[in-house]
Amino acid sequence: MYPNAHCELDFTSPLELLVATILSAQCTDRRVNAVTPTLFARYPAAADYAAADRAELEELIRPTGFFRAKAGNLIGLGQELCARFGGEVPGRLADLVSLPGVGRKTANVVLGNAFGVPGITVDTHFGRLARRFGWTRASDPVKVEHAIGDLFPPEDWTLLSHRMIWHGRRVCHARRPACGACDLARWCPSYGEGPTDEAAARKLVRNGPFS
DNA sequence: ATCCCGAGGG
DNA sequence: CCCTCTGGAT
Repeated sequence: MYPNAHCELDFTSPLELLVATILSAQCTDRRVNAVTPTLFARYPAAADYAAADRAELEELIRPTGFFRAKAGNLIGLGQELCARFGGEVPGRLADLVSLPGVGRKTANVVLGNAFGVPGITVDTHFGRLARRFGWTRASDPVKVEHAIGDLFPPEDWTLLSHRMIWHGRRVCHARRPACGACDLARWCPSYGEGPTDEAAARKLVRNGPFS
């Protein structure tokens, strides 16, 4: 299932992916991709964000929501990248997380999709599905990440993240999950009166299309 | 726990 | 009109 699941943000470099991912918070990828062509042309390098006019930057990213906070983060991001990393995007989790507007989820997206480092991207979708599948009961994203790390080998992490997110977006919605159209329903502990035990969760790992 | 914030769907 | 959308910082 979802053999070609991939990052749906448009980007051609680690910096572009990092910026796009920051903008994608509480916002659809479609709206991010609508503003990034102009944004990337206007600010090709980290130094360009560092020197950006605040009002102009805010106007460019306005449709993505939270535009004041995001603009401030992007300017701070450019400044930090220039001051501490020679204008380049670092490829280590601890460095990425130290940047303005970059949390663990965003850092893992960049690691997995721009640096080829296995990363489990626990966003709102991944966390919700992991709990519905019985893979964990934790709500803390870091605990979810560790639980999934024990269930799947590192080489599966990045693709698994994309598949979980695709499935969450298209079928296993937060409010009204489309269980009737879900290929995983027969294995899902949360479907109908189905089993809610741990064995059912393990079957989803072994036999489910996510394995 | 709360705020940031616009856009589209039910 | 209410809800949600690939979060992060305070």
